[in-house]
Amino acid sequence: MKRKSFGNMQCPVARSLELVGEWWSILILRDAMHGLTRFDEFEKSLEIAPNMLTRRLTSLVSSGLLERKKYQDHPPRYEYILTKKGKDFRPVLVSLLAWGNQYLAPEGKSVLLVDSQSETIIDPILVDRNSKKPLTRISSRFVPGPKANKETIARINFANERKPKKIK
Amino acid sequence: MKRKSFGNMQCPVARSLELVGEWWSILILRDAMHGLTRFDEFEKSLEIAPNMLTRRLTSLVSSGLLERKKYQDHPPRYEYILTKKGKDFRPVLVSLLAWGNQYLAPEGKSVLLVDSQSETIIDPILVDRNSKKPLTRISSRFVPGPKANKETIARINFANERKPKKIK
DNA sequence: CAGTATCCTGTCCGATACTG
DNA sequence: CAGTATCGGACAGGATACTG
Repeated sequence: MKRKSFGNMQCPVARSLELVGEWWSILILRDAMHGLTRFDEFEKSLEIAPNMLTRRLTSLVSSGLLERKKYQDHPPRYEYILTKKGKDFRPVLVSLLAWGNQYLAPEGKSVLLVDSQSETIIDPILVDRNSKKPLTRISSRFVPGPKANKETIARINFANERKPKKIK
Repeated sequence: MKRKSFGNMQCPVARSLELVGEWWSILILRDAMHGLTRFDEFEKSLEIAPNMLTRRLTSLVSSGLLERKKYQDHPPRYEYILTKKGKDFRPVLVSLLAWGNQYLAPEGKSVLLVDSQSETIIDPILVDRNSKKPLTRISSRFVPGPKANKETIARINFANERKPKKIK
């Protein structure tokens, strides 16, 4: 009976977790971002049991994050390619990376991001696409969207000191 | 024997997942970002069983993402406050939110981010803090950091078409 | 209100063996 | 090489009862 609904499943965060909430899923995506495509590449990189790998790959394919493509006919061989949906998951991984580097790498960093042109280290932050203003907890806040139900509205308005506004 | 090491635990992404890899942990953090602090607030908002809530809160406290503070003496009452480490997790949630809004909300968005001053909707993207250049898969890439071990290097260099460079 | 204490179930995950 | 099949354990998560 596990994980049937998780409360208010309207929340996009909860829905995202529905697809990638398992450990291996995220790590597989990470490796896919790094360019891995084939079963044994994932298997070696992750040291994951093959049955688990099959299950996670299958679930990622059916969630539309990976695509299974035949790259050879005899014998039939498949590779797992990131879809656009999968590629667009990158900011989540980058944010997770940045956070991990900041708080969970006391001995020094093992993975970094660099700018491909200048070869300088990148320090990733979130900004608004249009205004380019950095997103902080002061400058930005969550609000109920047009399709928010009352549970969502209730939860979010807590943060905003009870200004029950919907954004159209 | 579950989840003891997960392969190469050097990876900051894997380490992050070690702390927040469970469903409820992320959703609790989401609610904490919204301003919830007390046991029953989380309980109602998430519709989570109280024992699970206790377990997840305890684990988040021991991971240093939440702090348990007494806010009343008789009877003793505690609230759960985001630490800096916890607050700094926000970009991950925002990225997850943005991705979920883009791909998992066909009927319309239920949660949005707005700029507190202009009240306009924010479209969050990742940029480099210094250059302000947006991070794409073309403009940026992962590289092994100074403390990368050989597994990490091997995995990452796959993406970079085998240019084995460490960034000092 | 803010949890703790039990008990139960599902499944994530691991280990191993096997196949075309 | 690229998986499938089978088995078992640990634990996330659920339901319910109870306490100061």
